[in-house]
Amino acid sequence: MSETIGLRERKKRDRRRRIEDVAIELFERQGFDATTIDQIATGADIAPRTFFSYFDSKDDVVLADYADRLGRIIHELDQRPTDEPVWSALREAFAAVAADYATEADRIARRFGIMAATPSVQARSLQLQAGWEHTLTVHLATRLAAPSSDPAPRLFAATAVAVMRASLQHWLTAPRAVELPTLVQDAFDRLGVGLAPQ
Amino acid sequence: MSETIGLRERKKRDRRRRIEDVAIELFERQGFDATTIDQIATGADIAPRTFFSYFDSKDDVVLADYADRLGRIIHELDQRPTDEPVWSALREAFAAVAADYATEADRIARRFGIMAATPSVQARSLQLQAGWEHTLTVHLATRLAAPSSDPAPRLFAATAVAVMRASLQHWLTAPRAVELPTLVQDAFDRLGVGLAPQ
DNA sequence: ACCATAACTGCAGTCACTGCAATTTTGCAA
DNA sequence: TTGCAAAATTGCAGTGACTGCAGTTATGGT
Repeated sequence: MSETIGLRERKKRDRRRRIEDVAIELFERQGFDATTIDQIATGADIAPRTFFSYFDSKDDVVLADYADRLGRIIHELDQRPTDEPVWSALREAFAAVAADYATEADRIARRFGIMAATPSVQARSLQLQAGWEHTLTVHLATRLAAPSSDPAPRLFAATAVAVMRASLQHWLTAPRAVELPTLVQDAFDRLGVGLAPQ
Repeated sequence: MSETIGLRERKKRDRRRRIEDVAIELFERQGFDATTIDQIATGADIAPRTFFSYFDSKDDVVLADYADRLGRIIHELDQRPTDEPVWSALREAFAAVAADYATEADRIARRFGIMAATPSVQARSLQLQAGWEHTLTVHLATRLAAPSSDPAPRLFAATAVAVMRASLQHWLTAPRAVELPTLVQDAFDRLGVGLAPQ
């Protein structure tokens, strides 16, 4: 009973993954723009129309897990004691996500490669990160009990996301000598040294 | 001779502005998505096909001046003495741009309103800012004489752009009691206090 | 007035994405 | 097993951004 996820659920999830795999494969082989929805549909053995009941857009296939990442950040943030300085809490929350990334380095690298080569996907990625930023801002405003006139929550949220993105980029681009979580933590330290406790 | 800009040039510039004005007007009145290229073309008295020789996309009409902004940032940065700490130089460069924004508050606010209401424009905006970030990164790497293994240039560039964006957003959203340049400078100070001189 | 060049335009085509209505599949209950 | 309501899949017709190309028009210096 309780362990039965439901056939429907499972089938849908499998199909989603199938579409994703086929699409990523095609994107890498022939380029994102040169790949049509029809091709993906054919490869995944579905009708073209059905594609859009699994993904909102072609872009979103590449960025399928962004929502989960945000969930993880918020979750990690909630784990941190409320009397911990914000910057420190953010540092650890993002370090945790960085650790996630590190375990799926290959998967990440493939998506990143497509993203780097495709302006529209890059744009969509940044937009989703802006979504993170907004959610984070609201979350921090509550945590800091800050009035809406206080720019601090927005500033911390924007900076944290930027630090994460820059670190990830560096990690994927440069010969990666340092571990990603370390890179992220160092970056947070470098910017946050002088910050007031709250 | 030297003062003659050329009729061709002037005419092209006027027309560009005309298209821009018509488009923004329509976007505000009926929404971005509900406005078609045909409508803009009709309003600006050009053929629909011609629109695309002035702007690469519908999105770009709203963000027409992003290239200039970047130019300004780089220019201001070059003005700063080379022995000035990077963070301080960035602070002043972005404060200068902030001052520009402040003098065109109305124009900025209109574009921002359209952007906030239109995901695709927001995405494009972020993408252009990522372009700033990249140019800035290269610039800072030179200035700091940093090896490509050093994450610092990327980190500073990403953070600076994020700070600017967060400040602008705050300024436009909250009842603006504080001047934008001040807001920007304070934000830079808040993050940079502990940074090493170079 | 002439001409090389740049700008404009029309046309046909591609493709992502959408709403709608019909059809099929699924899981549960009788 | 069978029936049925809900959910998923599909086909179809349409919209609209954007592109390449080829023909036409306007421009500015000679």
